[in-house]
Formats: sequence, structure tokens, C-alpha cells
Amino acid sequence: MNRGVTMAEQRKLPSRQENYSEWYNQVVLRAELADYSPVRGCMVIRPYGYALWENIRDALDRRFKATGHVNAYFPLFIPMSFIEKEKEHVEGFAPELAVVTHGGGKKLEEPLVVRPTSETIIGHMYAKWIKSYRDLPVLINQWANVVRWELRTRLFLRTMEFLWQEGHTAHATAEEAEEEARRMLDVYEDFLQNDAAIPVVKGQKSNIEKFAGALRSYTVEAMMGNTWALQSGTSHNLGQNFAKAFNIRYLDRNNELQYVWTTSWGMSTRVVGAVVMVHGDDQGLRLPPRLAPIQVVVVPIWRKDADKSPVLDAAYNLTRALREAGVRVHLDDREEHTPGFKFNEWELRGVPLRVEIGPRDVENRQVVLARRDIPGKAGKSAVPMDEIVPRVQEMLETIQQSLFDQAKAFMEANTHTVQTYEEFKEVLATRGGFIRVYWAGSDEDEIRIKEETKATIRCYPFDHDGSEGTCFYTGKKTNRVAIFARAY
RNA sequence: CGGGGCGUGGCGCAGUCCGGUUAGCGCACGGCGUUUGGGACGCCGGUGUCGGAGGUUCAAAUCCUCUCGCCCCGACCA
Repeated sequence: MNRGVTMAEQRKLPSRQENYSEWYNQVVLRAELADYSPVRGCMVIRPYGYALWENIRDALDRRFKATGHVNAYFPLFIPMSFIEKEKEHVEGFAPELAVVTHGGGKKLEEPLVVRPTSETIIGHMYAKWIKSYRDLPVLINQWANVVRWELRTRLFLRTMEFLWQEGHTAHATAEEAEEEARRMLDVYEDFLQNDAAIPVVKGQKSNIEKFAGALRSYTVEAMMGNTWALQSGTSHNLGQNFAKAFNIRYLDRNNELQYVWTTSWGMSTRVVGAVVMVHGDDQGLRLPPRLAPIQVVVVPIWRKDADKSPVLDAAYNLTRALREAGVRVHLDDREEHTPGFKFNEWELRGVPLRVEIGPRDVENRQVVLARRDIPGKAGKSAVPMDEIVPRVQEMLETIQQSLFDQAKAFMEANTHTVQTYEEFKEVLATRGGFIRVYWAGSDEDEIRIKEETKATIRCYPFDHDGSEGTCFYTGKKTNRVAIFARAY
């Protein structure tokens, strides 16, 4: 079948240029981040992918704790009637609910919904717990799985079950709730930019795109390698909608009964997909050092038997020194694969830095460092053995920054401004990317644009200076700016 | 739910049109040996209810009927 095709060619990934979604699937599967499950639309997160998720989770959790939040856990099953209490919320979620109708061999009196999100059950509990202004604010987060009956699924980006965190807070005033919603959006931005090396556009969701039941939704939007947008985290100011639906009230200082103001905010395993798509190249994954399960892989090389043990000893000592310095390091001493094979494999799996050590290096008391973010010889450098720990640490920081800079440059290069709808369609069809426009259109206009071009409003960006311009679609004067893009 | 495609060892496929030996190839996997600075090689070995059910036939992966599952494209979405 494959006669005349070399081994290296057979094992190559499809290029991103050629077939972006096939590239994505192959990277996720072959890097062993995840695998398909026997149930359509679900996925298995494999140890390597889960280790990445654990690092994401820990980085976020640290930030949540630092901003005064505590973790708790609410149940998976929610009474059907709860979902129905908030009008917009039901309408938004009804089509994608998984419902349990039977238990213990009997039909249930009231069907149970498998949570698609937990506003309702948490609202119910808050109504019980909150009595006085002294009980506020309530700042709770939970790490959980949720289920949404999706029709078209993609590994990490959209699966029927996914892992996430959902923060749910209750406040005495509208101002405090707004402040909280914005603060958590900043936390997401900080995490994405500093740990995931993913630049984002921060802004508010349009009425069409906002969360079902929210007053306002905020979002951090990232640009994937094919210039599509991915909503990578959201934060909602829920106003008093859920407080009214679940009767969450407190007595204020004047002994008057008031509804609380609530927020919710979430980030999911979807960001794993974002990391893959933002940083990946035709060799595979490129993981930012702060999130990489393995930051450094050591590959020993020898030719003659006599070289084997000096090389392995040096590799072992090196590995131990790095581990003791707190570097997540792996020694690949498998004998059934050649160094070349290992180079390719660890590149596919996105390890940021590789240390090569062979007889020549042992003799010269040095090692070779190879950076994942700079392909081939250009990314290689020799480092004296006794400087290895500081040089590796420094190099990891450099790589972290370099990945961010590359992603940022890419996002900027693919962000366009247009004045007219004709121009909009033209840019979208030929170059894609984020399209920044003055916008005074209606909900109906937004839907029509989506139907005609598949582009949606990703957000009204916060970075707009407020100056006035002409809406590209309606021709009206406005000081609102919107970013449109194709999105996952 | 509408349109298109596919089910053959773990994975990717050939064989199906035109029925006929023991169903074949690559990869992966196991053993032994030689190898190892960018995807090593040799020898040996294991692996199949040909998606399922029924039918036609001396004979079915191949023909017929029914059925199940999956993938891709269109209406919803962290």
C-alpha cells in the first residue's frame, strides 16, 4: 500500500494549512491527550491530557482562592422543575438537556436533569443559606462535570460531557456583582495570557450570544491557528434574575428584605483545545512551559556499547538535578527507539525543551538544548553541564514568553478593520480572522449576518476608546465597536 | 431530521463490479539478534464470527432483502 513512502512521511501529521480540523484531531489523538469513547459525543481524557488539565485547574484554583473564593460541591442531578423556574434559562437549555426518567427500575415522580450548569440548584441552596446582609457576599466555586446534549461534537472543544469550574457568587448590591463578574474575567485573562500564553480579546457578549438568564455576559476570546475565534472563558452578571426565580433574599441594615445580586463564571476543558490550536504547529503540540506536564525531556544517545553507561549516568544525574530544582523532567531511556524517533515523538507531544546528551557531550561536559518553539538546528544550543539548572529554567521562561509573543503577533496580524458590509464579506472569505467594526445593528441584523457569512459577534471589546464611527451594516452613527469572527 | 460516504486482524486499507483454493498488504504488537547525534534493520511469530440477520447457490467478503452502527455536509452550542 504505502510502498515508496518513507517511514517519516507516513508518520507525518496532516498539515494545518491542508486540513486544519484533521490536523487537530490527529494531534489530540496521537499526543495521547484524549480518545473517543464508545458513547458518541463523549471522550476519554488520557493521562497526558489530564495532567495538562490538572495544571490548568491548579493555576485557576490558586487564583480563585487568592480572590477570596472557596470550593464546594453540588449534586449532578437537578429536579426538572428547577430548570423551569427562570424563563430565559429554560429556553436556552431545554434543547440540550439529558433527563433521567427512571431510577431503581421505576419511573420517577419528577424527572431529574443531569446538570448542564448549576445556577438553579445553587440558587436553591443560597435561598436557604442567605438570611442577612452579614451572610454576604457568598463566593463559591465548584469543580465539576456537566452534560449538554450536543449534536456536533469535537474532542475538547464540544463534547456532551465536559469538566469545568463554575463560580457562583451572591452579593448585596448590583455594583458588587458587576465588580465580581469583571474581576473574574480579569482572572481568566491573567491565567490565559500568563500561564497558557494565549492572548485574548476581553469584552461583552451581544444580546444574542449572552448566557441564558444573564443580565450581561463577558467573555475572553482567543484566536485559533486557523483564525477562528474560541470563547475561552465567560463571566456573567446575573442581576436578580435567579434571586427572583429562587427567592434568594436577605435583610439589609435597615431590616428590609432585598433580593441578592448573583454572578456565575466558568472555564472548561475546552481551553485544552485552545492550547492545542493556538500554539500547535505541523510537528504537533507546543505546550507552554507553565502548563506542560513534562517541561523537559532528556534523550540519551550512544552508538557503541562502551558509551552507554557513561551517557546514561550523565543523563540520570542531569535528570535528578533538574527534578530537585523543581523542573518537571522526564528521562526517556527506552532502548527500543532511536533518538530520532524520540525527538519526533516528544515534539508531537509538545514538550517545550529537550536535552540531548551523547558521548561527545559527556566528553565535553556539556549538553545540547533543543527548543520546541524554534524548529530544527536553529533552536539548538550547547550548554555546559554545570550550568544546566539555571540555563534550563531561564530557557523555559523564554519559551513561555516566545509562545505568547508568537500568538499575539498572529492575532494582531489577523485582526482587520472594515467600513462596509461588502468589505466585511470580502475579508471574511479571503483572509478570515477577527473583524473589528462599528456596530449599531439589531438582534435581527446580527442573525442575518450570521446566516449570510457564518460570522458572529464575539464581543464588544473593552479596549475601544469610545470614539464614534459609522456602523458598517446600518450606516448609523455609533460609538460601539464589535468584533466579528467565525467561531468554534 | 434532509443530502453524501463507509463498515474486512488493534489501526489504515486491498479484495466486492464479474461468486470459486488456505481472505491479503502496510503499520502496530510479541521473541531473538544487529542497531541508536532527526521517525533503524533482519529473521521468526500471534491476531479475523469480512457490522448483524435472513435469503439465492454445489459454493457468498463478493449477489438479493432487511437491519444496526459510524463519519462528513446543512438547523442549536462552554
